[in-house]
Amino acid sequence: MRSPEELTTAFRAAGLKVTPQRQLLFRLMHNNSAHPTADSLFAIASQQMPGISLRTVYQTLTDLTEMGELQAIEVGAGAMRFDPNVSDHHHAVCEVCGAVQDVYVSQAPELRGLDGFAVADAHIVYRGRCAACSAPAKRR
Amino acid sequence: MRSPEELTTAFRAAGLKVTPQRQLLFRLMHNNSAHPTADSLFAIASQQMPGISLRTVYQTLTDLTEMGELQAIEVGAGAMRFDPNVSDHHHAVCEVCGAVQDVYVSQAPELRGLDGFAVADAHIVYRGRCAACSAPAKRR
DNA sequence: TGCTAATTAGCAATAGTTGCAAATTGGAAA
DNA sequence: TTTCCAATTTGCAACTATTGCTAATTAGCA
Repeated sequence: MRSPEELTTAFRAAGLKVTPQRQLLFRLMHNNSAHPTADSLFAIASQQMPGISLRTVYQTLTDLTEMGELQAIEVGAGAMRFDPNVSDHHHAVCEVCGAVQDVYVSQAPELRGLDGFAVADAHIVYRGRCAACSAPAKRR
Repeated sequence: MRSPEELTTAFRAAGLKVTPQRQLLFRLMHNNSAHPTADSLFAIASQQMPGISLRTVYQTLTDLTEMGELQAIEVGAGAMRFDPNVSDHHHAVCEVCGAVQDVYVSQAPELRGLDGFAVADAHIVYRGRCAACSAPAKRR
């Protein structure tokens, strides 16, 4: 996803308005590697802008996704996650703490059973235990 | 997933009852490669057993999944799909008609970014256009 | 045949998300 | 700088997929 400044320009150029709500969300998502859900982002946004509506958060995330600035990912654990990293990558979901991290996959594997199916996109979800949750219990 | 007969034996052995509802669902899921949702299966089951409840369909699918007889898959298109094929495979989802088909992937690719993450399971969802939907429009 | 734990059906409740309409506002044009 | 209108925000209702709860029913062992 581009910087808040670039997005401001891009939105205006597209005839879209740059509201304070959108600016806040641009900032909150920029370089955000937490893969937040709409709801968790709403919680954070609410601290900085009390009164912002969850509906607006959904709306803006959807807009950004349609513009290709965000990737919406479904990790099979409830809510949709939003990722400002739109490069070609995949995700690992910790079954203990729910954290999501980016995974880069090199060579594409060989497929059987496609049978005429034209693949446009592939997304891999790895499930397991993240480093923190695998570590021996420490001070908490 | 095992045959309806084997499941009948297995259920009784586990102290579970074999009801007409369950027998019907055993039959409907056996060798079913349509990857149905709970709801679509409910629609089919209802024709053969009017009055069967959607709740029972969910319950039985969940039970079978927990017993390892079915695989529950999330293809990011609304509802959960159920698959009696529990071998190690992946799925291709047609973005036109929504059909889901099995895909077998050979060698596991090389991963970067795992960073201590212990992978327990990987599932790939391919999106694209199935053979039927790629074909030139024919008689319909 | 009787008994009892397992199951079913039906409905309420939940989570996540979207549709809708009224009120508000960004920002181009005058 | 002011005006104006389409874009946006809010708040709430509605919706989809799924699960929780409970009374009534039933499979299947004794």
